[in-house]
Amino acid sequence: MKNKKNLVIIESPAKARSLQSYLGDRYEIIASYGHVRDLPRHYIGVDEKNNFKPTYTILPDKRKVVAQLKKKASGFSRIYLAADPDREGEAICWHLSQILEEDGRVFKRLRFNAVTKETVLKALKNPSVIDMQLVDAQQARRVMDRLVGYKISSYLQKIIGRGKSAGRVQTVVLRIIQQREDEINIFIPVEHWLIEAEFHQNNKIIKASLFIVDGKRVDKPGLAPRSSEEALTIHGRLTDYEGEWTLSGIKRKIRSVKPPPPFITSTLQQAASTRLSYSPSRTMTIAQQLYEGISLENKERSGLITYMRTDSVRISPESIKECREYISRKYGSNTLSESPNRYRSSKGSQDAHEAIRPVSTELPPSSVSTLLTSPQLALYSLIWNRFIATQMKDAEIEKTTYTVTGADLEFKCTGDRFLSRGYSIIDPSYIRIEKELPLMKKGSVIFESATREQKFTSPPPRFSEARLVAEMKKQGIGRPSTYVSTIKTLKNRKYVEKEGGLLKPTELGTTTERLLVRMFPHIFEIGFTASMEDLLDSIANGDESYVDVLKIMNLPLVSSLEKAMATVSDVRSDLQETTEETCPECGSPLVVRWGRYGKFKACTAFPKCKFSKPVKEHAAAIFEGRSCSVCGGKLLLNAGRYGRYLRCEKYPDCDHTEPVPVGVSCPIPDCGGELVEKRSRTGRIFFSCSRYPECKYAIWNKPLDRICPRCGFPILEERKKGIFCPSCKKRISN
DNA sequence: CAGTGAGCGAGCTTCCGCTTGACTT
Repeated sequence: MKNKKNLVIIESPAKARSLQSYLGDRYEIIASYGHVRDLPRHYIGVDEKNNFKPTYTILPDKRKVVAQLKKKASGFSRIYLAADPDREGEAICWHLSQILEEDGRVFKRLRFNAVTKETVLKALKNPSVIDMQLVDAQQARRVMDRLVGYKISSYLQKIIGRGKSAGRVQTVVLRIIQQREDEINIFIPVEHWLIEAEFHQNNKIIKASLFIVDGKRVDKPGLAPRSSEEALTIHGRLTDYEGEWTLSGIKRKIRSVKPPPPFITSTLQQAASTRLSYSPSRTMTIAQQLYEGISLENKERSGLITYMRTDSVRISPESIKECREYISRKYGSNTLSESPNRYRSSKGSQDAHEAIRPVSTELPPSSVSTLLTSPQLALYSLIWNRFIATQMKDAEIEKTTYTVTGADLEFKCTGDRFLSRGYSIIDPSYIRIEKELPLMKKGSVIFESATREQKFTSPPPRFSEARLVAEMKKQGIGRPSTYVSTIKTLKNRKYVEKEGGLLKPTELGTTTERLLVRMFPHIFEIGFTASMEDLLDSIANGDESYVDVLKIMNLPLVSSLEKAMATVSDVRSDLQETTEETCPECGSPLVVRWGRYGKFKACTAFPKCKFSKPVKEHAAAIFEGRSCSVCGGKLLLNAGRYGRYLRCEKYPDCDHTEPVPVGVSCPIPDCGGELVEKRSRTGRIFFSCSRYPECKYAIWNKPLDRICPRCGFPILEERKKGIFCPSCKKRISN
């Protein structure tokens, strides 16, 4: 048994399964589940005075894995390390070799950036060694993140409070969100007027928009008429015009549209967000399930997609070939792109994995539809279509522009027409085109009517989570495996919150961002990561050493930290919000402090005096026409976590609460209950009987205080249906 | 479609990047 087999260690258990199927019984494959060793959590673990020597400990939740690795490794004098072929993967291999080091044992490095039988066997034929330069680049990255993260976080905690954090990635992302918020706040809407006119020729009508007035272009907000008067003048000019209108120009232009590249983590998250309304986090969970695979009818387990945390658009040559064969079979070879479309990864991509694509064209979505949940199927179809489209022909679109002139004005209208649908036959929503124009000839046209419409320019929108991830990718900040967790951290720290599905900074977030950018301008520059990456590359290619690079990068940190620490008490008092109030218990002044749940007022004599109270008084309104059923006191309307509710004014002496009544009795005959306001788990308000659970009557729409003339049911108002009766479905005219 | 909720809080935790399950924020 011993030494007969070869031992291979790989990061992911799903990849371990694939490898096992390629390599057979002679190989034992075991997964490390990512990193197994890291800097200690409770202290900084870097000796700055001793060449930035790091201290490593086994990650607490990997103790079991490590114990298992050690057990499995015993008896093997040669171990293959097959973590991902990138910086982090190299470091994982090195850490593994450190943990498993033994007399006479050798470690061989396997590198393959697509898990196919061919690539794996090829890697096994040419085993390599651990690249210590690459490992050092990773260590420098890790150590710098630790120094920045822990030192600046503890500075921040001296000023803002417990648990707050800063870091190379999270703070820059916070900054991006804040910058957008600043743009929105300083935005001044510009009024402009859109003037459109309809013209016809031989019963064909076009709607054209004003383009040139007296030789000047007016087709942009900054150039268009700015006031109602101005618009009215022009409008009058064209309605009063009695001369000839001419279709003076017809321009046709053909453009071809290439299929988009296959998905990477950020683009998948974005597409799933816009097309399926999935959050990036949900997308990743579902993608993980597709990656781990499903059991097919023949009981074989098969992964459906390649690895979902990737920043590379590369597709393996075999897969391109398979895809093209599939397209020829299914859609005909005339739909194939002339030559195979190969995609190259953007700069800064680690390229350890391929793009996100279906593992095999043998498993189209239709063939697995019964084995997948509907979100799984939806996401798989999205990935499938995008991949198939990459090897199809470009779409060809002809854009037509008509120019209509008269009264020293020029109007233009445009329309599109598909010459060839190309890859968009896979999914028509890939390309949105303008409506096709009716066929017209140069020459006279007849003015029909004109409209003028007031418009305002709008500020750029806040970021959705998926849009923010796209921005992080664009700026090279964060990695595919951390996009989701970075945003989660910002939410956990209460730096940002969601409003209508979009991210906005909280007051605390704004304060923190301003402070950090002021005190650590170089570290939290958007380009800091990019220059760090350059330095890390120079370690990887041997031009620089680990120590020298850390010395360079540590310099701005040390100097700004020194300045920051010297001003802690000043900054604290600057940021300290004072109040006019004094403590009712000891007479000391009260100040505003930040706590776990936001602001509160606290006594300055803390910790001697522990008095505190909320910033906002509970200025609840009295709910008229009803009193507490327990003590007879008045009822106050409150906003709680689960929506509005009523609470007795005598709280805390009387702790009676009840839901808010609508003022309509329950329509169920002889029930005797009344309808009250409730809120579902998803936060949506609905209305149900107060006698729940005995009476289960519930409706989504607010009942009106009116009864159906036909059946006596309370009637509802719905946005689309108008006023109607839910019982007999009778529509009631106002 | 759902039976709850004002209560606390501040001076030792925090970073980024790899991986999946174990969990009751």
